[in-house]
Amino acid sequence: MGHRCCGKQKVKRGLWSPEEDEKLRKHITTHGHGSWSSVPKHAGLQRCGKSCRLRWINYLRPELRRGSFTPEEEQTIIDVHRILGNKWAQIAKHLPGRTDNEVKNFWNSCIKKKLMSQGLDPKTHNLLPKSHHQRSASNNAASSSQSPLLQSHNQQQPISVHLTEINASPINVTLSTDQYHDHGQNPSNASWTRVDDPTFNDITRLPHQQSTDHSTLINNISSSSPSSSVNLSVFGLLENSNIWASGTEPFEAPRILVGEQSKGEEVVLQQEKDTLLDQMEIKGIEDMDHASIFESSSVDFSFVESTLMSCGEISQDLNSMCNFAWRY
DNA sequence: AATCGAGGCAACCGCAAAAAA
DNA sequence: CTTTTTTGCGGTTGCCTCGAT
Repeated sequence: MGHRCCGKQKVKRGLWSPEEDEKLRKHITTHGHGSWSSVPKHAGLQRCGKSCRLRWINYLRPELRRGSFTPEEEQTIIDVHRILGNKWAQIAKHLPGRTDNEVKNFWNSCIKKKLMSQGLDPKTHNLLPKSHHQRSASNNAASSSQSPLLQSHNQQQPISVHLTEINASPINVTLSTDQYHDHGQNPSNASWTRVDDPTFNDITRLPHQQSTDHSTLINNISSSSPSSSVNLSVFGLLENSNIWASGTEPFEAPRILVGEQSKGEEVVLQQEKDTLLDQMEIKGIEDMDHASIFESSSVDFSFVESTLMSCGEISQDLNSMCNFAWRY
């Protein structure tokens, strides 16, 4: 039977034998892989090129680190996943010697369950609806090992966090959540902005500065044409999160870009910005009293909060995260 | 000792992006 | 510029192991 990916007859499938491993290892260490599609022929393997590539990347590469994940690695995965979502390859780049497949498997078999048992949605890292986490909280009543995220939610501690993206143009996001008015719900006085970015024009004030004017912030975002230079990538922190104002449906925020951006990513980012702007228009946000949106606490910033929770942990544990530096 | 089910992990599949022709 | 090929990724599947019954 032919193989779907390469159409070749008589390719072997399933687990690799030690002999096959040895052939592949020998071939690649002496000749390199070149074009993967030609590797099986040159290495004398009855496998498809794709299978060879996968075997090399996930198992034979000499720099691979085997064995179970350390608590530090686990924390790194959780923290980066909170920002990037299911970008396993990106996450794996922060864990030297680990593969995307390994990270994905570890997430699906272990971390996911752990988060859920702590009342957290593994997709968004937000608290699950009360019915969920009350149930799981009672399940864990005897457990003292609450996640930093859940602890932060429960303790309602004020947060002030800076995030700097090093490789790309510097970003400095400041969050200040001075008051919480609703347990586990919305921080009522959350505000944010982006600094150190010349394209950010009028909204580069730090939120805790006296002159901060939320209406200026929202006004700049909503009134900018898609082609303007206002940089909305700060919203990228909120991947897979939803933003909503009272009376409106949630809409999806665009993604953060980590490290160097390719042109393709820039296009995607621009599209996401456009979409965001469109959605704000569709929902009539530009016609609302922008200041009142913020002052009435009707904007849910819990997504920001959850995204950047437990940054104390991050600053300790993300030594391998070359793209980020976290600080208080 | 045999069976069953859950969990972990390696490998496969399909798709999309990137590169080459 | 278009088409084809290659590469890379994320989701999913299926096999193997191990513990419980």
